[in-house]
Parts: sequence; C-alpha cells; structure tokens
Amino acid sequence: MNKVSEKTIERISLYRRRLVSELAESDFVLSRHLADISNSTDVQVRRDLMHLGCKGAPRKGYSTKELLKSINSFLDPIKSKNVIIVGLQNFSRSIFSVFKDRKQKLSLVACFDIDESKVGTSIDGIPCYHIDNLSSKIKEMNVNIGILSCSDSNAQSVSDMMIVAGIKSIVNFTCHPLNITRSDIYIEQIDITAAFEKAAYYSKSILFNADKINKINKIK
Amino acid sequence: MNKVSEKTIERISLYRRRLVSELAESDFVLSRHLADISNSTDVQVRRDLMHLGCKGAPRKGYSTKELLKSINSFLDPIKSKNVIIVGLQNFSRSIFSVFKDRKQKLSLVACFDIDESKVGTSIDGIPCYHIDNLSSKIKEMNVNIGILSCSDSNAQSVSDMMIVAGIKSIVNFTCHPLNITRSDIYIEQIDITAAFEKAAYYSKSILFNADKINKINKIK
DNA sequence: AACTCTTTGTGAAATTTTTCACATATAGGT
DNA sequence: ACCTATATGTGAAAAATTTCACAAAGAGTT
Ligand SMILES: NC(=O)c1ccc[n+]([C@@H]2O[C@H](COP(=O)([O-])OP(=O)(O)OC[C@H]3O[C@@H](n4cnc5c(N)ncnc54)[C@H](O)[C@@H]3O)[C@@H](O)[C@H]2O)c1
Ligand SMILES: NC(=O)c1ccc[n+]([C@@H]2O[C@H](COP(=O)([O-])OP(=O)(O)OC[C@H]3O[C@@H](n4cnc5c(N)ncnc54)[C@H](O)[C@@H]3O)[C@@H](O)[C@H]2O)c1
Repeated sequence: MNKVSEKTIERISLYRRRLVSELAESDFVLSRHLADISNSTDVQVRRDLMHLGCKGAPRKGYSTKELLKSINSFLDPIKSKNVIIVGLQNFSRSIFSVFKDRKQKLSLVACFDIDESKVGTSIDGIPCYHIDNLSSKIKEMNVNIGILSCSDSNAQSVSDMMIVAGIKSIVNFTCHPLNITRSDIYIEQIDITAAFEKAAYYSKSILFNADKINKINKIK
Repeated sequence: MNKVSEKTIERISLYRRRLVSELAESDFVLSRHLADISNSTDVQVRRDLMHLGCKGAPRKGYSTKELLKSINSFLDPIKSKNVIIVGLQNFSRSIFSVFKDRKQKLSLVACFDIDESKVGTSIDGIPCYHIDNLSSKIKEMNVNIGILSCSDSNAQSVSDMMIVAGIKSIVNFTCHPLNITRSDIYIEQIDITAAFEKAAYYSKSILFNADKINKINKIK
C-alpha cells in the first residue's frame, strides 16, 4: 500500500471525531457530508478513505460503523501506548483533562518536573516524579510517547533525554521548536508562536481561504 | 508579488525566532546555517527569503539585522493588534505567560468566561468579562484576533459570535474543530487530538522523517 | 589583477497533493 | 425488468511545493 501523507492522517483523525459525534446516529454517511463537516471536499474524502481499504456503496455512502472500524484499525496501535508528560504547570493540567475525557489508545502513566514541591504529588492518580528519574521510568514503564511542556529553555535537553531513553514520538508544546536530528523519531511541534503570528499576518489582509472556500462552494 | 504559502509563513516565523535567539550575536547568517537550525534545507530557506525582497551576499550570507527587519515588516502588522481570549481556565492561564513573556505586535486586552465567579476578576491586569459582553467589547476595543479556549461544546457558538462581532482571525485551541464557512476569516486550528493521534500512529512504525532527513544529511 | 572557491538566486525539473472527469455501481421509482 | 438519478472509485490533469542544477556574484588569496 502507498505511503499515507501526514495531512491525510490528520484528516482521517478528524473524520473519526465527526463520526463519533455528529454522525453517531447515522447508519450511512456520504463523502459529501463528511467533507462538509470537515472543511474538505468530497473527492478529498474519498481519496483519503481509499487508504483504509474500506468500501462505500454508490448512492448510499459509507457505513458509519464499518468506516469507524476501518479508521480505528488504521490509526490506533494494537495495544495501548504509554505516555508521559514533562512539566507540571497550567498547560499540562489542561492536557490532563483531555486525557481524562477521551478514552484513547493512549494512557498517561507519569509526569515529571524539576520542582521539588511537585515531585511526589499526583494528579488524577498520575504520579509526578523528579526529572532525574526520566530515563529509568521511561524504560521501566515502557513509554513510547512523550509530551513536552516544560520551560522553553529546557525543551531541547529534555527531548534529548527522552530519545536516548527510547521514546519514539514527542509532542512538543513548548515555544522552542526542537531540532530534528533523527529519522526514527517522530516529533510533532505545536508551534503556538507561529500560530499567533499567522493569525496576525492574515488578519492584515482578507480572503485567505478564498480559493478553497470558493472551490468547496462551487461543487455544492 | 506572488502569493506566499502558509507553510512559508510558518517557516519565516521560525527563522525570526532563530535570528533573535541562536543568531543574535552573528552579523551574518548563511542559508545553510539557518536551515540546519530550522529543520529545513538551504534552498528552501533561500526560496522562502525571496518573498521578503531581502538580498543576501554570495559567500557572506544574509545580514541578520537586515533580515530581521525584512521579516518584521513582512510578518507584523503596522500597528499592534488587539487580542481576546475566551475561556479562563488552566489552558488560557498558560497562554497568558506566552503573551507576558514576548513582546509581540499583539496585545491581549480582555478575556471572557461564562463562570460568574471569574467575571470581574483580572489576571496580569487583563480584565475578565462575562461572555454576554463579547460582542460589545470586541467592537468597543477594536479587537481583530480571538483565542478560543472555552469548553469544546461551546466552541462553535462562541466563534460564530466572534465573527459576527467583526473578528478577523481565530486561533482555536479547543478539541472541537470549527467549520470554516467564511472566506474572509482566518481560522487556525490547533488540533491537539490529531497531534496525539499522529504521535500514536507514527510511534507504531519507524522511519517517518527518513526521506526528509536523508535528503538534509545528503547535502551536508 | 587574475584566480579560486563558496554561496546566493532562480529557471526548470521532480515530487507531492489536490482536483477533474468519468466509468461503474446501485437504490429507488415506474 | 428497466430506467434514472446519484454516489463511489480512480486514472489522468492540474496545481502546489520542493528539489535540482547552475549561472552570477564577490570574498579572500596569490
Ligand atoms: N503549544 C501550546 O498550545 C502552548 C500553550 C501555552 C503554553 N505553551 C508552552 O508550554 C510550556 C508550559 O507552559 P506553562 O504555562 O505550564 O509553563 P511554566 O513555565 O509555568 O511551567 C513549566 C513547568 O516545567 C517545569 N520544568 C522546567 N524545567 C524542567 C525540566 N528540565 N524538567 C522537568 N520539568 C521542568 C517547571 O518546574 C514548571 O512546573 C511553555 O513552554 C509554554 O510556552 C504551549
Ligand atoms: N490545543 C491545545 O494545545 C490544548 C491543550 C489543552 C487543552 N485544550 C483545550 O482547550 C480548552 C480549554 O482547556 P481547559 O483545560 O482550560 O478547559 P476547561 O474546560 O477546564 O475550561 C474551560 C473554561 O471555559 C469557560 N467556558 C465554557 N463555556 C463558555 C462560554 N460559552 N463562554 C465563555 N467561557 C466559557 C468555562 O467556564 C471554563 O472556565 C478545552 O477545549 C481543551 O480541550 C487545548
């Protein structure tokens, strides 16, 4: 099977959420409808779904149940992955609720901080360890995914530690974009600075999505 | 001048940050060096910088001072833009520190919540109003940019209110991706769910950035 | 002042992503 | 049983983005 692009993965993630929320009641969904609620086009949806090896029926669309099952087995790991988070402050506390709310194939197993006053406490039953124990705990708990939410200045060194200890994916929320040096580690940068700067840039002019929206409307 | 792609804007935002941090001491920077610290390639950097109308010198590179000036005038609005944030909880508190730390061409002027216990308080001197005042305050304070960090279930309705009131850009941090219906409004979705799902997806296999990194290494 | 060597700037090629166009399938009506 | 209208699935075209390849510039060297 062909390599699936990162953008496609993102869209499929969104389709799934639409399926379990807006479309939970429907037996079938049309590519057009899924496109409408995912800021996409029907062709794009069908192209994306091609990767799942899941068939739709002409005039009926896709069985939501089948489609959901295909997406699950495409996106999700077989067995749940262990996740840790470094930096226990406001930001990470908001992440906790995300993990609490949704049953993903991800389980948050520990958090780490350098601040002695936090070490030894626990939030929602998740223990907080000192950052010095990062490496040993990662190995001990078989952690695959690390969330970075420490201070910007320590982001690079903590990520280096994570990688050495065997972590495979890092979601970096700090404002310090990491240097990607290894090809076998996935690093997702949530670049909030760039987000704000883009927002400022586009608020200057008008008609950014114009092309896209015109195209979407055209076919409606 | 040709239209500049969103990806290019993102990269330019990153170049700027590298210029003011890692490169603050240097008089000149080579495209190759900027590429190295921005997970990019030298050609990509030069292509991006072409849009700025700023010239580099063969064998010397780009004057960091000049380059910074060009990027500023490209990215930043002439006069500071006013920003508001809706939803005053852990997440938005972490945003506050981002605004406090960096002097951007953005000023956070107000926040809004539906929770009466928060209304009337203020954080870092920023007042919190009731969400019912959203529209009037946006107009009164001439707000251009809105940050969404309320509960997921209210994201769509709050964003609708923002748009009706005249906001031009929305940065949506909630887990509910908004439906984009207007071409004259820029919406930046920070899709944390997709981020985690991608992290899980790629932690399954190995060698994601392989191609990219191989290419970067090849030319080093 | 000529030469060399490195780096910029950019057409053109390559690659990736999206869109078009249409053959194919089939539900529902008659 | 046949017709029609609507959706899917996908080669092929188009558009967007990235990379290649190399001419031109000019700093440093002899
Ligand atoms: N991407 C986003 O959406 C987003 C939004 C808000 C904030 N942020 C970023 O997230 C990060 C955290 O935000 P915050 O407001 O909670 O920040 P904060 O600075 O208040 O908290 C950082 C925490 O990390 C801990 N820490 C520092 N160095 C450490 C180390 N080496 N090892 C372990 N722990 C360490 C500190 O003790 C503190 O508890 C910041 O980088 C901020 O810029 C990102
Ligand atoms: N993108 C990211 O990086 C990221 C990270 C963490 C959390 N989040 C998301 O950010 C959002 C906020 O996170 P949190 O932990 O602070 O959430 P929270 O649910 O604890 O807080 C939401 C706040 O919004 C207020 N609110 C609810 N409805 C409102 C309305 N209609 N108008 C005004 N205010 C309203 C609530 O009173 C509360 O104060 C959530 O949607 C969460 O999923 C995003």
